[in-house]
Amino acid sequence: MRTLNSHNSSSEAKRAVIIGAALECFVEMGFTQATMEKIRERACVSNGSLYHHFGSKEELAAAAYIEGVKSYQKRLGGAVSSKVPAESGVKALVRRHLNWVHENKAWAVFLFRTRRAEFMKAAERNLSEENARFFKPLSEWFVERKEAGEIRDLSFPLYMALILGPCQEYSRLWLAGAVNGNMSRAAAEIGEGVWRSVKAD
Amino acid sequence: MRTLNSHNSSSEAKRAVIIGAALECFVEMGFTQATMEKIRERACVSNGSLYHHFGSKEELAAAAYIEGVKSYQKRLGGAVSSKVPAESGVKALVRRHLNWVHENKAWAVFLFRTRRAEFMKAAERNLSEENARFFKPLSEWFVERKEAGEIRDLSFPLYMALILGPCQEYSRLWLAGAVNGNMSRAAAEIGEGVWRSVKAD
Amino acid sequence: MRTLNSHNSSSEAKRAVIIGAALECFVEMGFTQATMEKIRERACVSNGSLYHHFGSKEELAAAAYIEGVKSYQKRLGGAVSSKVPAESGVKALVRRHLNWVHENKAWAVFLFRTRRAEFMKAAERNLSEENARFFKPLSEWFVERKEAGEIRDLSFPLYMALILGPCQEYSRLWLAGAVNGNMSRAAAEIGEGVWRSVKAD
Amino acid sequence: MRTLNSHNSSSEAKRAVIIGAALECFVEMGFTQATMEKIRERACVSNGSLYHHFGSKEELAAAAYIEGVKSYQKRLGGAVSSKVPAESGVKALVRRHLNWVHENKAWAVFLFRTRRAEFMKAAERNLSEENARFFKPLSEWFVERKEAGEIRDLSFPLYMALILGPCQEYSRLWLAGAVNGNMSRAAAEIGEGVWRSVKAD
DNA sequence: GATGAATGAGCATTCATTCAT
DNA sequence: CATGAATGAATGCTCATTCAT
Repeated sequence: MRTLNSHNSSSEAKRAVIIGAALECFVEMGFTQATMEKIRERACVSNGSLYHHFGSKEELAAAAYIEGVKSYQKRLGGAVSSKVPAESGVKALVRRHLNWVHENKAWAVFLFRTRRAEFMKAAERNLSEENARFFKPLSEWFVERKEAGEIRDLSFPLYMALILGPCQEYSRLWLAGAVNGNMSRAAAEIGEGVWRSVKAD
Repeated sequence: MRTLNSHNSSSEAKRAVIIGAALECFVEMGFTQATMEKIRERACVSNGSLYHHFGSKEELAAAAYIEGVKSYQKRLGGAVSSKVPAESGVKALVRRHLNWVHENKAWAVFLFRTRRAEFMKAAERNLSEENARFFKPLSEWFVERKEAGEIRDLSFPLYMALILGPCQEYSRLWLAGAVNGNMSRAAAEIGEGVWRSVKAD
Repeated sequence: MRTLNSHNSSSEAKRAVIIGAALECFVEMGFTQATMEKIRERACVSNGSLYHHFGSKEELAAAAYIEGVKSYQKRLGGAVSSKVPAESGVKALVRRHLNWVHENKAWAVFLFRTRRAEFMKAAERNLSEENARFFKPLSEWFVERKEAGEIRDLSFPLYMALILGPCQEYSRLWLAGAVNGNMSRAAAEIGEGVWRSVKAD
Repeated sequence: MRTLNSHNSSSEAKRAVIIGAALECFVEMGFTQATMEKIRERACVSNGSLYHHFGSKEELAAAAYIEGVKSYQKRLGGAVSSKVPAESGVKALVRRHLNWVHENKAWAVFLFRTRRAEFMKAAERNLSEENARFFKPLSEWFVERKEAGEIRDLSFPLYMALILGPCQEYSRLWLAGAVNGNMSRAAAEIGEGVWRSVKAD
């Protein structure tokens, strides 16, 4: 099987290398400053090869973005499932968000800095699917917890704002180098605060 | 008097027109997509005149950014002062943040999307001053409230994350057109949640 | 007046220089082989200036084409007018066509080689107007001569084919260096032949 | 036999398919706009296979061109031979030219639009031979008819211009969609006109 | 013979900025 | 202060062609 796929694997591998180089460039200098030439050089591929794999700079950025989103959503998605009680679920969301940011600094910078960027058109369809896959169970879980009387009765965007908002803001400050404290400690504090903000009276 | 000022006024007016045009362009297409030509055209000034008022694109963006930051910080700064008790202060911060976003959609999009952007070097000095003027009293107020036993004992970044994080996230969703609900209602809900997350046990 | 226009004149002059350089390049190496760089160099203008005057390569080619068409049609248009009898008119058309080709070798090569080329979209509107201005009186003159019983009763395209076809074909051979004879001699022979082919029995 | 030839046949067939695809592309978008990729796609062959059969784009274009020229010249060549009297010969040339164009629209567009194009170097040798084979008997036939006193005493290029010029021009107009009339009717009119233009007094 | 990834030179075009008038 | 022509470096992208499998 490995042999059968060897052709694809090498192609996939190259794609991965290119996406990695692109991510680095995007993070270091932003989408527009990151030229295809710089990416090409860092990925150690020829110009033609680069364009053979990704038809345009936008397509490349979109591919990178989607990979990042998948990784993030996979991590967070694991936090909630039917049987998880509200408090553990909410705190897990916070912990997982901050852990993921901690372990994927580059992706985090790229994703949070570039929400809805120019190149998004190229990702649109794939992204919508990913988002649907992510938000649906999350939204359902909130409904369940609310009906179980564990959390206040709020709209979905408000849950998102109250729970992920603090994570986002803290991550932003941490990524900007504006906070020193250790992150799991912060995760605990934020988790506690967030839980208080949404738990039922 | 009119005669004496006429020169300056017209110059100031032109600067304002240009900044307005620039803001529109930055919001509509982002910093790099917004070319000096497009800004020039929308502002109805000649190329030479544009460069007479703002030496570079970065300088122009920085001027726009700083104006926005001043407006935002002025609004929020008004929420806290020595004598304001924690609950009213925290809820005021939330209310004022959301109100400001509601009333300054374009500025909000520009500021939140472009934190620490390429052109920031050009704003650095002015921005630091503004930030200092904003964060110092805010930080001191938190210390006071903490010492008064009204709020939990947390670091400044955590207060920011827990209080402004939800505002940011909700604003982001609202600006992206992802929420429908009316904003003062949301302000109340978020204010309540945020207050629960930071108030002392 | 000269002083008032001086600004425009210099701009017009530069446009003319660029069009001249472009024409040379297009003739020497064809539309696609002729790079903007080569044109730029031959015209002794900077890249930016070139694009300041002509927004694209197509636009430049279209401008050149239209100038050529105008010149050609102006020459031929002078051959016919209400009072001109058929024989002189037809022979004048032939003579003028061949003379124009003789005197405007480069334009001729460019025009005849590039009928309906890629860049024509950029010229479309202007060209249609020019053509209308040219063909209408010509067509009317044929009708008159036919009604005067001087020429055979044929459709307009057939007049064009029988009269200008031989001119075109001879010009093509001459421009390709495939004929040696002197041109006014050929004009006489072709004029005579063409006249016989359309005159009334 | 089938087995023995199968290899060659399939190879020949593939060449033909490729030439067909190339012709379509050249006609639709011109030589330079037609990329090997587009041709490859339309011919449903792989890139490597395409280059296996035709070493370069020029070679491919030349092959297509020559095939077209052969077809055209074969048709016209049949019109004249020693014993054919002038009038029938001349009218046959006209008729055959227009019929061929009518039946080979794509080839006609390609051939007439691309006379002496960039890629011709690649065809040079073959083309010269073809041309010689075509023009020699034609030229000799004109000499014969002239000596028989049937046609005016003109140089070969003038015969070509007077006889084929109108055909070319009419074809050009027809291919451009600028004439509606039916073609065999036009052939008769043009044949008659052309005959009058060259027949002896 | 077939396949498709790889190559890299080349090109049109953009755009911030300068400068003469 | 205003104007708009001039500048030229920089960039994304194309495409004919090669080559390993």
